[in-house]
Amino acid sequence: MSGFSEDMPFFDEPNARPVAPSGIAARAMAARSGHNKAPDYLNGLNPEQRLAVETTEGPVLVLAGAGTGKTRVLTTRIAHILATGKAFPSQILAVTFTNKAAREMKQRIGMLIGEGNVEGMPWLGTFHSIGVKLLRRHAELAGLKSDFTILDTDDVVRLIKQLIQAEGLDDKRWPAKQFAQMIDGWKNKGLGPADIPEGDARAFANGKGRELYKAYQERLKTLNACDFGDLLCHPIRIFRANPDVLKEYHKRFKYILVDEYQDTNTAQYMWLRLLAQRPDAGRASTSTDLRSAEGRKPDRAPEPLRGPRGGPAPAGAEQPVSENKVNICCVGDDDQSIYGWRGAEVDNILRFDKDFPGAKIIRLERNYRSTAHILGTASHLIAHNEGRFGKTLFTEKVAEDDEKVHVHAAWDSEEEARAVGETIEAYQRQKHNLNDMAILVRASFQMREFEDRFVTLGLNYRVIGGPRFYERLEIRDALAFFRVVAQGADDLAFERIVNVPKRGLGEATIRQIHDTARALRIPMLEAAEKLAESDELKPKPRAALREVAANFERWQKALETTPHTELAETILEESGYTDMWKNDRSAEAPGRLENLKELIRSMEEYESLRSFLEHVALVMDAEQNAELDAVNIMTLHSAKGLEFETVFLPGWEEGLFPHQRALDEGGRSGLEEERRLAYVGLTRAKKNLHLWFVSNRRIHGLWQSTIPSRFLEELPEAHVEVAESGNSYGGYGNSYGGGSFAPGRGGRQNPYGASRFDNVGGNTGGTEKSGAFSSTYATPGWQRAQQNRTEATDRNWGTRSGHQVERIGYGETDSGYGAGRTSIKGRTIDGELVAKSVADKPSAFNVGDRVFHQKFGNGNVSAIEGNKLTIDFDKAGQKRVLDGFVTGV
DNA sequence: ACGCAACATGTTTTT
DNA sequence: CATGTTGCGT
Repeated sequence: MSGFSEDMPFFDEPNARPVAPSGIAARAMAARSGHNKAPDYLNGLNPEQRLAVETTEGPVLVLAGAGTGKTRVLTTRIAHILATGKAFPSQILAVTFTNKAAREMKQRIGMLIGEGNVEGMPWLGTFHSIGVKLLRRHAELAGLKSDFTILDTDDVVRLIKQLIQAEGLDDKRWPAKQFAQMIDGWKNKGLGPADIPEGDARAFANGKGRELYKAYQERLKTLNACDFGDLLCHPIRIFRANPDVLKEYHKRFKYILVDEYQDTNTAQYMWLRLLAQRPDAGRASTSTDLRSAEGRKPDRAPEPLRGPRGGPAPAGAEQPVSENKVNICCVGDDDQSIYGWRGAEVDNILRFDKDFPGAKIIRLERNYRSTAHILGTASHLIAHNEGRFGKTLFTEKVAEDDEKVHVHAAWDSEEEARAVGETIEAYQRQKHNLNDMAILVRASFQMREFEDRFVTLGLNYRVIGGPRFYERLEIRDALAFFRVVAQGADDLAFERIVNVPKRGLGEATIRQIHDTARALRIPMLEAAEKLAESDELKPKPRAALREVAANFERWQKALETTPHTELAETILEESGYTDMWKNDRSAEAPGRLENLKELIRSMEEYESLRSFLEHVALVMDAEQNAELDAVNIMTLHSAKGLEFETVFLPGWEEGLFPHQRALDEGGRSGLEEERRLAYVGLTRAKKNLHLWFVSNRRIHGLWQSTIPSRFLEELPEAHVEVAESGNSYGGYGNSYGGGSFAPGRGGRQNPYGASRFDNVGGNTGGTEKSGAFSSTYATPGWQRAQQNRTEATDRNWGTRSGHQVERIGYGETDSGYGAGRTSIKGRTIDGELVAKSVADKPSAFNVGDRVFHQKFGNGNVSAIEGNKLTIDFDKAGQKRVLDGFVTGV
């Protein structure tokens, strides 16, 4: 294939002097000549890290526990390979899962070897972005053109829905969404329509599952489109069917590095195996079944390889690169595998040494992040899992005044939020930054209560991982316009916006376009043009279609002459799309317009419409605003890889965490994954860690009494302190009248007290001594704490009026969003809350002022207390709102 | 073609 | 409970 010429090196001998950029060359020489002096970048690595960096040849698995410098090893290793002239940047394949990780790696390598040289690493990226690159080069081998479109889940679902209907099936009985997930699951396993198990095929659409899958793939081909799964599966198929192509990549990639290996799914595994395989290295299996049927888990962890104490471990560092050796280095942590539910196979990492015979396994166990109490707690918990390599994290910094891990109890989730809020404020008074604190929840519905609470407190917060910018309605609409302009054959995009804004083109007309397109085997846009010229349509739709067709023709022409940002603006203007929102009187319309502007602005960073669209398809993450000091709220899943000084982990109750569904569907392995998730949560904390459980939680609108998570019992007594939480509740008791639990719903009273204890202590029946709980529960202090709480909370109940707070930021899908939208680098961030802490400052508004609120629209201020305004909204009625959320009109 | 009311449906998320 | 989706009525 000719695709290589531009960045293929001119030599293949590994020991030839690289004609690399001067910076690297200079370092390379230094690294070579000065055997006694280690190059700068190796300084500061501990022996294990250094071993992981310098063991460049052969297969290596780096088991990097939480906070042990995983990214540092990965980046330094790349720098080392480059600096010692073992490979050119273009000969290193480095894969990550997320764009964020890829970006971070690029940046950190840049810091090591100089910014300019990272540009030369074309094969550092996510599995998917590298997949796209491969596929664009060899598209024809997959029956595509190299300008194929990448469909997102929304497009996929709409397409499948059409297919289901075309099959004459009831699309309610067989939801497209579900089938999309099934296809995704198959593709995660690398299964094509022919490979799926009979049972799976029968399970959907009256046994038509396989046909439907096949029809879907064919439809993609005719659309010249790909879904996310194809970005992995097509390259796999291409490699298998074209050994010559694969061989070229074998020659090219001298070093392969994989981040977060524990998260790889089967398809990614197969992809890696194909690229890592060398004709006579290991077994040369090319069959579909690269893996043994049922993963044999290593029941005993292989002996750790420890580098010589203190000294450098130049294992193989100066050995010549062997053509047949697989220089693959996978970095991961089996204990942090939390994506099994979306197809990740922990077995991939557990089986590494069998897949790559002679693999070296290097453990990083020296933790630089957390206190000994936190590490001790996390390690003790995760030790309850079977089927793991087994690592023991340790730290050298042990300070006397380190606090133990705190466990708190609360009556219900509202009290939990209140107590967490108070603790945060207490930390704040001790001059802790809000940015250094995080609340990590199991499920996103838990966020709401915290947000509510923080809004009333005037505490800044930011929600990480809310609805994404590119998933918003208006953004997707705009992108659909651009897609059709860039690629007239993008039928899905075309269908999305033919009738946007409303042009009187109903279902019937669209169907007709569709049929014509299929009959003539032409894109819908062309079909629309043809129909507009014929007289098969009634005058009204005909005129509308003619206009649409003329518009696109004009825009497509302008594509060559007009700068893309300008063109984008023109498109949105001329199509009437911006006007549509300008005329929309709803509260969220202004925000949508603002987002559209944001979109145009963000396009400036790309050189063409085409390249912009490609990035949009793959790079769906938004950067957060670090400027604002705010508490971070996110799910445990999205916290992986992050760290915070202070971490709050609410909701440690059976059914929520571990989640009931994980238990029901995943059984024992489901429980273990939940436990790993708990482990991830615990290990995010550097200094302070607070766990919470409540005894009553509202689930699906019903109050349920809950019991503490079994994970709490798995914590080591020595490192955990059950809070005597009197202080958390002080000051509340008086403001609430008496009342009974669960207003309006009698019965379920479960006064927090003896029964609760029995439940917790009794389960493990006193025989079990390992848990912090079984014994701590019996302490007088705990009993007293319970007593206090019961009284306080019993009084709390019933009169929970008072706060009438709105919720802003998260969870509004693509309708409105909060006033707090801020943006950086052309990205919009949601949940970037701007409830300013102006607690005691008088409001800038006066009674009677006309104000605007992003969510509630316009209204008049009717009362002011401090920074809290009571506003009579024209539409939404009377609400109490913090003044930071409204603007004067 | 649009708007409202009844209905279902409630983990975790990337690309 | 609360939200998103669908279905029916106009």
